[in-house]
Amino acid sequence: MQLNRLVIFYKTIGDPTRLRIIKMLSDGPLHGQAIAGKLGLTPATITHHLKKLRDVNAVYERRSGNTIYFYLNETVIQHYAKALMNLAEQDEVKKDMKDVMAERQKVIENFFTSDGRLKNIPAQRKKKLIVLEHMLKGLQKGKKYEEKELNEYIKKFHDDYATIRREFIINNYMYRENSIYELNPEEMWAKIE
Amino acid sequence: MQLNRLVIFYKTIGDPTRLRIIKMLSDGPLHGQAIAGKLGLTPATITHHLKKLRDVNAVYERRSGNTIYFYLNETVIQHYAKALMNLAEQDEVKKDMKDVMAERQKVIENFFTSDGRLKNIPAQRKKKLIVLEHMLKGLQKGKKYEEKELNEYIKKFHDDYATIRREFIINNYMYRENSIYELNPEEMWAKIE
DNA sequence: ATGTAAATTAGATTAACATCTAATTAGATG
DNA sequence: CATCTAATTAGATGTTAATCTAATTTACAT
Repeated sequence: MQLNRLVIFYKTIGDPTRLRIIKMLSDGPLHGQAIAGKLGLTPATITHHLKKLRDVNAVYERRSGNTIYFYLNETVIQHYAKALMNLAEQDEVKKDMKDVMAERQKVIENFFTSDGRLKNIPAQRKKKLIVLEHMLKGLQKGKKYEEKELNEYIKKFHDDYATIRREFIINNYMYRENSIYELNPEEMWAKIE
Repeated sequence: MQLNRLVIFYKTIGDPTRLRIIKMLSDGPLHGQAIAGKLGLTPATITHHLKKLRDVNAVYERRSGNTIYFYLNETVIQHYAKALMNLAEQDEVKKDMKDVMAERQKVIENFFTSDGRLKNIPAQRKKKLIVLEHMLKGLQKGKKYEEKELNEYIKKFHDDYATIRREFIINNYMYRENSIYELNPEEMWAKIE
């Protein structure tokens, strides 16, 4: 269901008169004059609202003698109610993702100072990888780094650049060829767990 | 839940910009500028819409550093979606009632002419009771009828007033004392099935 | 065919509201 | 305390739409 249909439906429903009509029709069909009478409005006004309700298939009509009875189309309304539920529902994958991101954030806050320096290298592998990946974010994909240049970059985070540079290689985040360093594509990285 | 809350909620939802915001937030929280950027609108406009979404509790916010992240409140939305379903749902009792009334109507159309005369007395008990009750509608509760007066009334429907008058008594719709007739209270009437 | 009761349409009025620009506030961070 | 960024408020503008009255159409009933 495209968004626009939902908008039109809920805009239609989001009106006191029309919602009252829906409620009344859920007790059984009524003809126009009866609706006008109960709501204290003109038949013309009722026609106006019924047109909108018909436009979104919320009601249908059936003639009996000289007067037209309007029926509520329950099915259609259930349908739109479900569509709204689905729209607001974030699937499980996304929920998991949110948890993961929250955990990473906490680790990063624990191991980096407020000005962005690494306090120390975590002993726990999982946390260590999070910290390493955080530092890697400042490097460009595809760019080739001289060893000296890479050291300078790492020193912004921590003095022991040698250890950290080694960790980058060990964990497959980067590869080295003739003392030239480059980021590996993400699908080659060390995975947590 | 009173109708007015529903109206306000659906009116809020029934706007293209706000529905798009909801959809975006269902992928995870965002801050105001991000929303404005993605929708190509001014931050002021986003504030306007977020205010309305907050008014109905569709979103809540959490500050992180200098920027405020807006979260979708899934629960509330599910809640209103269900309220809509309930509103449109006519309960089983009413549905049964409708069926019963439709059946009675059919019987009456079959056994009475268009000018309201009884063609003949149904043989089937169920249908006979429906027909009798239809004729009883013209009598007043609590009023005492002379036998002659009652006969005249019945003759408007059918010439064989004697049989019909007897049926009124047999089926407990009326009682007789010294040739004076009166309607019984409805809870004493013959019941179908 | 003609009349009648209900429904619809047309047009006018008024209120609500989505959006913008410009000015202001709130809060974090140095 | 000073500054910066994000969010909000204020006010203006144009559009949408809810409602009415009056005129017209529809289609059943006589």
